[in-house]
Amino acid sequence: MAQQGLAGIRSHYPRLSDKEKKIADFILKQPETIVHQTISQVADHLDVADATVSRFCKRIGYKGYQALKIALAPEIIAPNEMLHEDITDSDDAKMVAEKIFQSNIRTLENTLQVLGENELEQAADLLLRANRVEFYGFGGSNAVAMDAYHKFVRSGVPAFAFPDAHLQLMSASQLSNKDVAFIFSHSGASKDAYQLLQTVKKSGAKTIAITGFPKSPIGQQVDVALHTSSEETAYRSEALASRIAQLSIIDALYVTVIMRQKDKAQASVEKVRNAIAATKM
Amino acid sequence: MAQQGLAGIRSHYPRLSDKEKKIADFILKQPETIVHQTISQVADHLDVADATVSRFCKRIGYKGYQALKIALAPEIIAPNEMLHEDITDSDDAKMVAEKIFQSNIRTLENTLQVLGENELEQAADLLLRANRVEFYGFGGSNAVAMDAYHKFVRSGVPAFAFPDAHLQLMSASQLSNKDVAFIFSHSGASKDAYQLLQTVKKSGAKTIAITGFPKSPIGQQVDVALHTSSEETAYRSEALASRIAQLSIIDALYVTVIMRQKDKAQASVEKVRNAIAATKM
DNA sequence: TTGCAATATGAAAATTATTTTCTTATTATG
DNA sequence: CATAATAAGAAAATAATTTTCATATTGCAA
Repeated sequence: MAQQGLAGIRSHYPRLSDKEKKIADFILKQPETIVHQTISQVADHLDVADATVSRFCKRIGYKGYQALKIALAPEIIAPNEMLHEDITDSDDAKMVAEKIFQSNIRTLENTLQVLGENELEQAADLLLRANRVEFYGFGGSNAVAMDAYHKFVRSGVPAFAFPDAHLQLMSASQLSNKDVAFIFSHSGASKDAYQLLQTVKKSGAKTIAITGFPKSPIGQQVDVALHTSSEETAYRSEALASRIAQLSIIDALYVTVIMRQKDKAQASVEKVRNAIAATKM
Repeated sequence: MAQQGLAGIRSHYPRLSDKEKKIADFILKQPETIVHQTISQVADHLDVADATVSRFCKRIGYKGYQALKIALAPEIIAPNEMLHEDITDSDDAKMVAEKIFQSNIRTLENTLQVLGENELEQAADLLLRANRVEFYGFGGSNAVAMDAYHKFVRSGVPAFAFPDAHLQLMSASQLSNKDVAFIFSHSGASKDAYQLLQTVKKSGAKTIAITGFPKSPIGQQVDVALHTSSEETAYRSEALASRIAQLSIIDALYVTVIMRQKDKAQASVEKVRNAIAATKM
């Protein structure tokens, strides 16, 4: 059974006709609208015949328009059970964990929605073409930068990160226009990170940032800005919550980079594996 | 708007007529069947008129039968037919990101399932009663330990972590039986981490670990072991994937600890906030 | 107990929605 | 250029849903 909701529409896409692609685009772009619309409303909106929409549904594997709507609903409407319950003092440790985990899942879902397709491609492209990639973060964001380094060092891309604020600044001043600086700053308003960004821009290196605030000083000045969306819960700030999203973005970029330079990365991953093998029992 | 799917039907139940209750019973008992049935099929099955079913839908707050079906679908069809699609070479960067994010969401769901309620309470208890808490991790796990430190330093619990492997070992040798050592090791088989654990145990300090392998040397020797469950995808190992889960467990413990010593932690969070305020623009 | 008003229900009618069929247009291939 | 295959729209056919009308049932007050 090859019916797969939105993913199914995407996988059929290359084989669709022009009109069918138009229908698919509409659904993929705004799935929440069609679920409550008649086939005639959809057809009118797209200037196609009702029959064309009906045939589209059959083409991608459903019995008809009704069956498509039912299949799409779960991807569009959040199940009611996942209520956003805040943490209360009477919660035991497992209940706290459940709520935190649910909140982190929502952070991932929301971040995936605001993540720009163009920005992702641009960032991957910059990383792939860089002579040197340096990851920077101040305060709590430094742990994310170090984590990014641990991943990218396996990719064959020459990657670096520094646990010390001073070292970060010094190294940034040595970059050239063939290099990429990757900055983590949730607020986009950290003085240290901003100052480092000015240093980097003087060197001519390209800049990428992951931030929760697109309109922030850093968010506006980098070449490519990737955005997170996280929520504040009782006892835990938004910045702490955004770690998960930042790390997931790095994961995605890391995998994209590895995939696109497969042979070179394979050799590099192998070298790292051999190098750390002796540290395991 | 008081429409709430199955829960909404339940909350209206006491006010329904006999026939309406019959319809509600059928839906509550077998919601998966009605979603793909016409109103006439349902009415015939229950020996009621089509009109009665239609009126029932309006009675509980929907525009009609179609709207009810759409609203119920998310509670019936696995919220994610969230196919476990592996990453392929033809994926663009956004598709890679979607698959990675979905994988991370599954990691959180799975980890929440295997997380032991007792172990969580024991870990929180140890952290709350500790004179000193030190977080340790080698290689990529060190970034997780540093992240944990950045969170716990706000809690009022005296917390420490070290970016240097050597410093970790030296500090571990100075612990006492009033202290807690918290170790991150995905495999539970890292030589460095195991050696450090032996040092810690000699000092009499209590030990907590987060590991993906409960039966590992480290997993079996610590006082409290918390487990992650993560999956391997193309181009990304299980260990890299487990970062998200480890961080979420730390989040949960951090919030639990803060919550249980509210006044003391509040003051501490405030102090940290003031201390870093000057680093923001 | 009876009468009346309110509510529930089914059947039929009306309306809406969807699917299929027929015809024409378009495209690709030899 | 001719032909076959495919795509698309309009109309017809079919299916599904909702509303209306008539009747039955229930509850309450006198």
